[in-house]
Amino acid sequence: MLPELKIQPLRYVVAVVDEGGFHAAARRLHRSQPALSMAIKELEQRLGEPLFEKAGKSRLTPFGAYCVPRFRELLTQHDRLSRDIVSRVERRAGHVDIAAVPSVASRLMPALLADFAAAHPGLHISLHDGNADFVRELVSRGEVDLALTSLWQHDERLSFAPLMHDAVGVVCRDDHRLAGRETLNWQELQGERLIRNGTSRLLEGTEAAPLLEQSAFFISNMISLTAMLDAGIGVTTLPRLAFPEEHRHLCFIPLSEPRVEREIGLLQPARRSLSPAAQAMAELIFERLLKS
Amino acid sequence: MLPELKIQPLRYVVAVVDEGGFHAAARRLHRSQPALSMAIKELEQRLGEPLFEKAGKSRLTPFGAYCVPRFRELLTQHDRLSRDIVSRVERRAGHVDIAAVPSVASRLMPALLADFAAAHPGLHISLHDGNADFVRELVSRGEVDLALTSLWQHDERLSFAPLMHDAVGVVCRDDHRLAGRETLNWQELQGERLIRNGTSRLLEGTEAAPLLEQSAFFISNMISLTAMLDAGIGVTTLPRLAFPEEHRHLCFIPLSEPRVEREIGLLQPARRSLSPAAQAMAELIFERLLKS
DNA sequence: ATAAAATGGTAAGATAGTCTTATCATCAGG
DNA sequence: CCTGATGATAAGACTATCTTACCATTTTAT
Repeated sequence: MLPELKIQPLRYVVAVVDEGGFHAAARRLHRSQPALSMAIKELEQRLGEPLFEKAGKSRLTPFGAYCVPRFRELLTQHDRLSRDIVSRVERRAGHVDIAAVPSVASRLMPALLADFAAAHPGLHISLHDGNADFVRELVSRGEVDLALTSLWQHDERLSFAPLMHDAVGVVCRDDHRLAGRETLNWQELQGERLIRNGTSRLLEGTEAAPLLEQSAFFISNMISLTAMLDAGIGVTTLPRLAFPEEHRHLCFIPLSEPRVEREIGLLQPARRSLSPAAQAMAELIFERLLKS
Repeated sequence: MLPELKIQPLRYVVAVVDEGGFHAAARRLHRSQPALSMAIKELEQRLGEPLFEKAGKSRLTPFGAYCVPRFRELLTQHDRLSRDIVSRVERRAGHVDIAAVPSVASRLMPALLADFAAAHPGLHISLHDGNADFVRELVSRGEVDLALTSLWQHDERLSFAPLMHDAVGVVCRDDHRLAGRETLNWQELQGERLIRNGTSRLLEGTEAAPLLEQSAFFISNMISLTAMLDAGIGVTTLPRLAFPEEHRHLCFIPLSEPRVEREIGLLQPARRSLSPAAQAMAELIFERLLKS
């Protein structure tokens, strides 16, 4: 029905007009002159109307004069599209949505994002944080390209690449009787007032599980939790990364018996590939965090 | 440098997305399924990034999801251009600038324009009129595609196609002594007060040239001229077409000795082709006026 | 559970498109 | 008149694109 215009012959026509001749245009396009002659002739009979006068040298017909500006327009749009796509592929443009649990978001992401921004100045990043369940939701709903989190249950539709282990320990005030200990056995905590938090379920299914029974409080908010600890109301367990190192009066003692760890890794939708920008982020994450 | 995107593979990609599969798309495009597979694979490695997930059936990658709307956009623009150009070639759009001497403009053009408008409802027409010299100028300056006029001197840069002969005759009031005569010999006009007008130079170089000597008036404006004739101030010579047939008191007597004619024809720039719309007009003009 | 049908990918060969080299006809300027 | 431009043409090499035939995998239906 309507003729299919190929990009290249349009480029030839425009080049002939700009350079003022077939020879000059051919030189600029690194083609032979007959290549242009033939391609343009083919285009002309596809359109059913000549673009150049047969007499005179490469002067446009009125019809050609009508067409050339439109050809230019289409070429411009083509080139813009081509450039846009290439810049995506080359990671000079695009954006990444990434999610992380709060501990990772505050302890690991700042350095990662700084490195990423330096390596890919054109890429935009959005960082979402929330607890592990929320993060998992973001990933499985596709609202996020990637996540740094720990995975609770295996999900066929998500793929998880472990990156590091994060040991759980006891957190207490620095004047607590246990403060200063190198390691702790879970039994030494019996009788302590344990404040549970979002990460406490890491103890489930371990020898230390009975501790959860003796706990009267559950606090999900980190600020509230540290305030409680600061006030000496009790102790809690936290993975190392989640421990607020900068807090003046709190200390962290790793649990040695049993050793409890969470596994931090990169979570992404399985059987779906990443955008080039997200791929760049994933590569950076592996490069920085997989050394352990 | 930047990759050349061919239109067709983009169309394939969009069709696969729209039809939800390679087979369905191939069916719609009247191609075999491997044709799409290969073309799209080629496009993907030209871009350096897959558009479709290799697993799963024809699901887009995030990169593909980025590209497809832009592909659609370019295809839309391509198709619009293609349609525009075809409608020009097929004379469903465009415009013609045409010039004519006043006699032609008023006597021939109305019917021509009506026929043209009926045959090509999409084409716009501008009609310019003026004396033969002005019309020639419009054509040679390219301000007009075509002209219906008579040509005084040959010009290498203009091409003139004769269409009809327009006999010169004497115009006088219907109570004039010569009124009612079938033909006239120039000598019968001796002693008459001759009013010259823009067409009087047709007599130059003919036997009747001496008449020009006995003429005291020159009037270029047709309205003024007819008013003078109407007032019985004198007689004039005019080509038949320029004679105001509708005037109640004027009559036209052809000159038979000598026969003097002007040649009306189609004037256009030589060695320049016409726009499709102008070509359509030229064709109509030949069809309607070349019968004589 | 197994057979049937549909998915897309791959290979080989035919066809069509596009390029290059070599050559030609025409025209402008010295 | 000749030289050096112009663009057009012809023949052949090369490349792109399509089709047929086939494969592996997944989905659907029995």
